[in-house]
Amino acid sequence: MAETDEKHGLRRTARSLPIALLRAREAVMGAFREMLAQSPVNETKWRVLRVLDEIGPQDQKAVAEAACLLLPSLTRILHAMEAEGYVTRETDPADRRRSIVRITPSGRAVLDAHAEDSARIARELEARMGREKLDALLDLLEELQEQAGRR
Amino acid sequence: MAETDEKHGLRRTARSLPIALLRAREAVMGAFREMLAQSPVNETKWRVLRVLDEIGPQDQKAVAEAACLLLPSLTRILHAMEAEGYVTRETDPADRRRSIVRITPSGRAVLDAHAEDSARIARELEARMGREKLDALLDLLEELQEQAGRR
DNA sequence: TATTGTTATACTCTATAACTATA
DNA sequence: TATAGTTATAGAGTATAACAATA
Repeated sequence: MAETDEKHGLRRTARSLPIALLRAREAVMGAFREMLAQSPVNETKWRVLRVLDEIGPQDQKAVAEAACLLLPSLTRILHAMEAEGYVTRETDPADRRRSIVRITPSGRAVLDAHAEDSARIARELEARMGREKLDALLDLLEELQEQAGRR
Repeated sequence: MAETDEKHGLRRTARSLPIALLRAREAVMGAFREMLAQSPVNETKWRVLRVLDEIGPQDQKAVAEAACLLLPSLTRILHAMEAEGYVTRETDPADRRRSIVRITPSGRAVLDAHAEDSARIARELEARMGREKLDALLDLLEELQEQAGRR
């Protein structure tokens, strides 16, 4: 058994997806945290801004899913981000239960302000790993998310 | 620019490593959380047990790093796990600042009790993604961790 | 002086349930 | 009845600093 040890048939932790994904993320986040320390938003708010910028105005359920957050967490965060001027919210006229969230120019400015840092971090990693491997990794992560997500 | 949009040169969120790694992990954790709900330990304690089982008795700094935890968090968790009987701690006679943590038979039993579930989850994912892709992904994650980690 | 681990503190997110408003 | 979002609450981890013991 190539991927298991003899004790219980468990994989090496480096071959355990939950642990491998966590370790990889922690390693990558080092550089990002330095960048975010220079910005007015934390990691979670950054993710919300990135998602809103990408998918456009959306109801909160969609934002929560894309940003990997629970709705109660998102509610709290959006209240803060609305007060900070980074997002607006308005009731969906077509379904008044829904609240549509939108990034503001000020929110976009936060992303803009760190676009170069962000690109530099990506370039540095590319210089170490190679573009092909990074692309392959991102492809596999997308596929994993899709395959593991629908169960 | 193939990997960037026109607004700020930021990558699509699916091509952002921090976000892609988080989404992939959340998707994978679904099945693991069901398994852990049947066990007496939470996700973090499971990780600590897995690490201790793999690397053997180690000081807390090494455990913290392998389990992606801060030392203050580990201190609290180990106190609980010691009280629950899953680990023991003893001062390192060679360097009395260090405290060596060891998994107990009872801790190993927790791992044993879910080895089959764990294997089944891995098999299901393998059936969807294919063994080769999963192996390639794990290889890339290990390399990413190494390359991004030393900066 | 530097390192290992502990304690304390403030903050943030998770997880769940109960609730409101709308469909 | 079901869904979107809010509120409340308990629990757990993050992050940092100050501290004790040991090297």
